[in-house]
Amino acid sequence: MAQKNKLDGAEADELSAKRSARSPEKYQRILDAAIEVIAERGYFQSRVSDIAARAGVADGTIYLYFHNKEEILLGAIANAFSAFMELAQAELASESDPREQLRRLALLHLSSLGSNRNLAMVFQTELRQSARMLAEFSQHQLKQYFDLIRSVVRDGQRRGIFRAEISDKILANCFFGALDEMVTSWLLSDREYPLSGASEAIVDVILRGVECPPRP
Amino acid sequence: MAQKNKLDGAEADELSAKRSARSPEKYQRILDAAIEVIAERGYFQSRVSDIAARAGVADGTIYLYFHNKEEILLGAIANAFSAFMELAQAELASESDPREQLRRLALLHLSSLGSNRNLAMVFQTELRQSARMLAEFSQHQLKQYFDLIRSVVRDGQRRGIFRAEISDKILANCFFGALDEMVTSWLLSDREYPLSGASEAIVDVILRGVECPPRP
Amino acid sequence: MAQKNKLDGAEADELSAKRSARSPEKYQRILDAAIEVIAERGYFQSRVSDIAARAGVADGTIYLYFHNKEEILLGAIANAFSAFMELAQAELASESDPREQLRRLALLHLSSLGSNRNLAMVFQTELRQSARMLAEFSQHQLKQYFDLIRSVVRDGQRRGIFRAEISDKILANCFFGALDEMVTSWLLSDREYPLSGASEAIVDVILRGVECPPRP
Amino acid sequence: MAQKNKLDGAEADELSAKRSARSPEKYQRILDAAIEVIAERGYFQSRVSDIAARAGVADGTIYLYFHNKEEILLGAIANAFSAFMELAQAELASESDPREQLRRLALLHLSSLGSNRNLAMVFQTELRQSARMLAEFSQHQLKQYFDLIRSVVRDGQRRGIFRAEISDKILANCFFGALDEMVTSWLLSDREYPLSGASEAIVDVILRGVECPPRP
DNA sequence: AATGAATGAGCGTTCATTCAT
DNA sequence: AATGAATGAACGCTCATTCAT
Repeated sequence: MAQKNKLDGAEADELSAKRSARSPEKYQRILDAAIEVIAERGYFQSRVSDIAARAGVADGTIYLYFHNKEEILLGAIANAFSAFMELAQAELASESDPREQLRRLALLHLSSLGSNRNLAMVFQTELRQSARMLAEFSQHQLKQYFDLIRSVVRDGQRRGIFRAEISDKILANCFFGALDEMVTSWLLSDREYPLSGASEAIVDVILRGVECPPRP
Repeated sequence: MAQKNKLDGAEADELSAKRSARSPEKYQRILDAAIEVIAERGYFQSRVSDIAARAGVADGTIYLYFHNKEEILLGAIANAFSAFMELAQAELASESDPREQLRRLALLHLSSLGSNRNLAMVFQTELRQSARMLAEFSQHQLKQYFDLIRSVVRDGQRRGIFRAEISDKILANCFFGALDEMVTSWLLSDREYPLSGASEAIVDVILRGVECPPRP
Repeated sequence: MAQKNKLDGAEADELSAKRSARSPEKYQRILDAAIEVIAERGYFQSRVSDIAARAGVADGTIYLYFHNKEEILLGAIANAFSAFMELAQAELASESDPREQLRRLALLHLSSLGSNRNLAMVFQTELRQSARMLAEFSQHQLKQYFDLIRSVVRDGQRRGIFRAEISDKILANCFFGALDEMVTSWLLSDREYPLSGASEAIVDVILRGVECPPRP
Repeated sequence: MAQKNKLDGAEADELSAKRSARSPEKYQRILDAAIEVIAERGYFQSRVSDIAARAGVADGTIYLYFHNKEEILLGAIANAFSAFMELAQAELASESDPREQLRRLALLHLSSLGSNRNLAMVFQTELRQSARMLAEFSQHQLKQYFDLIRSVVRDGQRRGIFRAEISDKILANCFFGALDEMVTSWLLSDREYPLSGASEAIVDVILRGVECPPRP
C-alpha cells in the first residue's frame, strides 16, 4: 500500500552494492542497451522490455540493477557522461594555453559524439528532456561540462587572452552553443559527413570572436 | 502505437475543411492550451484530456480538430513557429545591412522566446524531441529559420562583409547555436534574468568571429 | 513523478459525484460482480479483469467508478453491509422485547447470509481480511453491527431480563460468535442444509445462557 | 496459478525424506518465520523472500523444504495446530467431567492464542482464507478440534449433563463460536487486555445455555 | 457540433520459482 | 546442502481514441 518514490539512503546503497556484487558486466550491458534503444526511440517510447531484449536479459533482471525505468535513463546518461568528462578533463590537463584548450575541447566534443551516433542522440535530445524532468540530476551533469568551459574562458580572460568585457558565461555559451548546434544539425542530417571536420572552422570563428583583438 | 502518420488526401482535406468550417477560435484555443500544457509537462507526459480541460472543451472535441495527439503537437508548434517566422521575415525586410540584420534577428530571437517561457520550453525541448518523431515536419520548420539566417550570411559573404572562406552553414550555425544555447540555459536556470539582455554581447562575439577582419 | 496514494477530499468527491452522474446501474453491476468474483476466488486472487468481465464492462471502465482494486472490495463490502444493517435496524424497531429482538436478529443474520452464499463468503472471509488490511474502515462496519447487538443486550440488562453481572461485550460476543461460526461452518460444508434452520436452537442456547435464571 | 496442488506419492515422499534428512532445525526455523511474517502481512502479501530472510536462509533454500509458497502456509499452520491439539487432548485426558473439560478447553483456547498474537492472527484470518484455498486440508485440521469439542458435548449429553434435545453440533458450535469471536475481537482491538480473562465469563454463559436446567 | 462515458491495447513492475555454482 | 542471480508470466492501471447521445 505504502509506496516510496524516493529511496532512502539504505536502500539506494543496497542496490548500488548489489550492482557490483552481481555482474558488473551485465550492468554495463544494460546501460549500453539502454543508450541504443533510447537513441532509437526516445526515452518515453522505449519499453523496458526492449532494453532487456537488447541487453540479452530477462525483463525482471533489469530490476536487479535499477529501481525503475527512469533510473535506467539516468544511469545510462551518467555513465556515458562521466566517461566523456574524464576525457575532457584529461585533455585540458595536458595543455595550458586557453586557446589551445578550447581547440582541443571542441575536437573532443565533436569527435566523441561524431563517432557515436547513439550517444550523440541521447545527449542532444534525452539529456535536455531529462534536464527538465529531473532538474537536479542531469542539470548537474551538463553544468559540470559547461563549468569546465567557463573555467578555461575565465583563465583566458585573466591572462589577457580573451576579452574580459564580456561575461565568461556568455563567451562559454557561444562556444558550447556553436558545438552543440553543430551536433544537432549533424544528427538530423541524413548524409553522414564527418562531424569533427567542422571543428577547425568553428573554433576559428569562435576564437576570433572571443579573443582580444590584436593590438595594432 | 502503430498509427498512420500519413493522411491520405481525402482525409486531410476533410479535416482541413472541418477546421475552418467549425470554430477557428476553438481551434486556436486548443493550440494555445497545448503549448501551455506541453510546456509544463512535456509532450509524452501531457494527456489529451489535460489539453482539452485547459482549452475548456470536451476530450472528444479535440478529435474534431486533430486526428491524434501527435498532430496537436505538430499543429501547436507550426502555429507558433509561423508567427515567429513572419516576424523574422518582416525584420529582415526593413533592413539591408547583413550585420544589422543579424543583430535584429538575435534580438527578435531572444526577446520572442524570452517573453514567452512556455513557447521557449516547447521550442527548446519538444521541437528537438519531435525532430526525431516527426523528422520531416519539424526539420522542415526549423530548417526554414536556419535557411533564413544562412541567406543573410551568404549575402554578407557576397558583399565582402563576412568571411567567405568559411562555409555559410558553419557561420550560421555558430550564430544560431549561440542564441539557442542561451535560451536553453536561461530556461533551465531558476533566476529569471531578462533573456534579451544577452543579445548585444552575443551578437558582438559572433559578429567579430564572422566578419572579415578590418583591413589595416 | 509525484504520486499520491491518499486522495485529497476534492478528488474523492469528484469520483463520488461521477458515480451518480454516470451510470448508477453500472456502478451497482460492478459491485455485484465484485461480490461474486471475490466470493469465488478471494480478494487477492480475483483479477480486476475478472470483475470487469463479470460485470460486462471493459477493464478500464472499472476505474471510472473506483480508484483501485482495493476500493472495489471496500465498496462491495460497504454496499452489502449497509443493506444488511438497514434490515437489522428495521427488525429491531418493530419489536421491543430484548429476547425477541435477539431472536429476530439471529434469524435475519442466518437467513440473510443463508440465502446468499456469495455474500456470506465475503463476510466470513474477506471482511476479516480487510479488517486487518484496512483496520479503520471495515472494523468500523463490523463494529456497527456488534454495537447494535450490544445495545440490545444492555437494554435487556437494564430491564432485568439479561444477566447484569457479565459484561455486555461478552454476552454480545457469545451471541454473535455462535451465529458467526454457524455461518462459517455452513459455508465450508458441502451439503447445503438450510442455514436458518439452526436459528431457533442457537437462540435457545444463547438466551438461556444470557437470561437471568427464573426465580424459584 | 495453475500449480499442482496434489503431490504424487513419489514426490511427496522424496520431500518428506529430504526434510528429515536435512536440517530439521532449519525446517522449524522456516515455519516459525512463516508464522511471523504471515501474521504481520497476511499470506498473499507475504513474500517468500520475506520468510527466507526472517528465517535467515536464502530464498532458494525454502524450496528444499517446501514445494511452493502454499505449502509453507500449510506447514506452518499444521505445525502450530498440532502442537495446540496435543495440549488440548492432554487437557481432556486428565479430567472426566464434561463441564470441567469445557472449562479447561476454553482456558487453553484463550490462553494459547492470547499469549501468541502471531499465532492467533494466523488462525483467525489465514486459516479461514485457506479454508477456501486448501479446503480439504485446513478444514480437516479445524474439524479435528471441532470434533474434540463435539465429543465432549456428546459425552455430556450421554451422561445427562448437557441438553440432549439440541444437536451436539450446534452446542459445540456455540461454545467454539463464542471463544473464536472473542479471539477475533481481541486481535482487532488495540488495547491488549488479557484475552484469557474472559474465559470464566464465556464458559459461564455457554455452560448455562448448554446444561440441562436443574430439576426443581 | 459537442460531449464525455466507455473502451481495451499496452506497459512497468513484482515475485514465485529455478538452476548454475 | 545452500545460495541468490536470473527468469518471465502475470496483473493493475493509464490514456488515446471512439461513438452513442
